[in-house]
Amino acid sequence: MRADARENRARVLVVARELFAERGLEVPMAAIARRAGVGVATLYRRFPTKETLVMEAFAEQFAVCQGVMDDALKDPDPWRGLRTVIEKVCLLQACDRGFTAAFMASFPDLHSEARDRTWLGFVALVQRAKDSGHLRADFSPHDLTLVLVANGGLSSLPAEVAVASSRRLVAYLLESFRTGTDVLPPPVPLSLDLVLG
Amino acid sequence: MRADARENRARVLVVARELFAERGLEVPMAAIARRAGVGVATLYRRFPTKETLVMEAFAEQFAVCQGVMDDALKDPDPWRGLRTVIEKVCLLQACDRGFTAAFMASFPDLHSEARDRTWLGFVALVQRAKDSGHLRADFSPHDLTLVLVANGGLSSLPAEVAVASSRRLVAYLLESFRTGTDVLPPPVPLSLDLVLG
DNA sequence: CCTCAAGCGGACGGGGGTCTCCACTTAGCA
DNA sequence: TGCTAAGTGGAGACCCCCGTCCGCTTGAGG
Repeated sequence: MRADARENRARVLVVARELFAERGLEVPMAAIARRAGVGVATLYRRFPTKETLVMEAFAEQFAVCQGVMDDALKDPDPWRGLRTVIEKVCLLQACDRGFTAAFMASFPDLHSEARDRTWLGFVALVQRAKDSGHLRADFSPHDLTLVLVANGGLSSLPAEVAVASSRRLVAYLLESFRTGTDVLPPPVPLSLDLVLG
Repeated sequence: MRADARENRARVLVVARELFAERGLEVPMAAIARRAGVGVATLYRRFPTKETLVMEAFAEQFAVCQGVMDDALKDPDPWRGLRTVIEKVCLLQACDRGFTAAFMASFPDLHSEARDRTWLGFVALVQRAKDSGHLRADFSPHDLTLVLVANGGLSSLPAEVAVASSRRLVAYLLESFRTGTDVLPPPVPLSLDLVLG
């Protein structure tokens, strides 16, 4: 690949990340091209479809996500691990308007084996947190999805407000997860696949 | 107005409510017209813009909303009033995919005097609930908006799942509102106007 | 039954989105 | 420096949306 082409490709990715974070995935390809100082054709030569660009742009954050989960699984204090997963992923969602949408969209594509492994890990983490006595007994692993979808709703807010709101929402929820004593409505087997209809 | 015209108008409204509830406001006008068995022109003659149709279709639910708030303000038990407001409005949101969007969109248009009066009433309700000892002291009236926006995120789910999820989310949150003892991140002055940018 | 205004629906204009085609430019090597 | 393949950008094909125009249809009063 020629040097100028490589440079253009990199600039497109940077700009795409910026715009997706600011305005969400519905930002037009033409806007990305313009801000990157290239033509649309250049953009489409490097990324055959918009979806390709989105996935490439968010690959890094998906990896961060995976890392957060892995760290949590290794944490000797399962409650702290659980708390941290929720806090960090929700913060990612709140900071980046496109992240939630990209995450949902990519979900069916993610290699299902890795997905299942992560999920089973999380289920185990939940069980350990319950055994440790810090997590309410009627917490369901599906509540993670519930939190993610609800927190995703905040991404329609302006960035700073979204972050502050998310922090407060998560704090409320974690407190409920920890100290719960009342009877809750039953958990919902809430897979992210459902979001797509 | 001729009899057939009146009938068509009514059928359009019914169909519009159905489709908005199922698929959200982004359902095309042509789809509504088709399902109502009329042409687009007919639809536009009765409702000059899509926004008009949306407002007309949701007018009833807005009235319900206002009624819920009024009832809550009259409830002698302020904590029950507060709980009920949150539960009922969140249920409305979860049942109807278009409701949240219509509510947000209509917000700037609603006669601001009525809006402010309702808001001040809610602030008073919050204070009374705190005084009664059932609501945590650091609850902010802005947290109502936080709950609405977060719960609105669930409307991307299929209807039945959304309702069950919303119920559980609200239960978690209400429990936190009631029994709170920990220090929360500061409340965010979160007006619905912010959603629009 | 006849009339005609009210009502109707499909074709169309305008705008904005994704993605393609093609004539021109330029990096990089001999 | 000259050649060439890789790279480029803008015009435009195609699609979907909102909203309008206009010739045809029909309800309902005399």
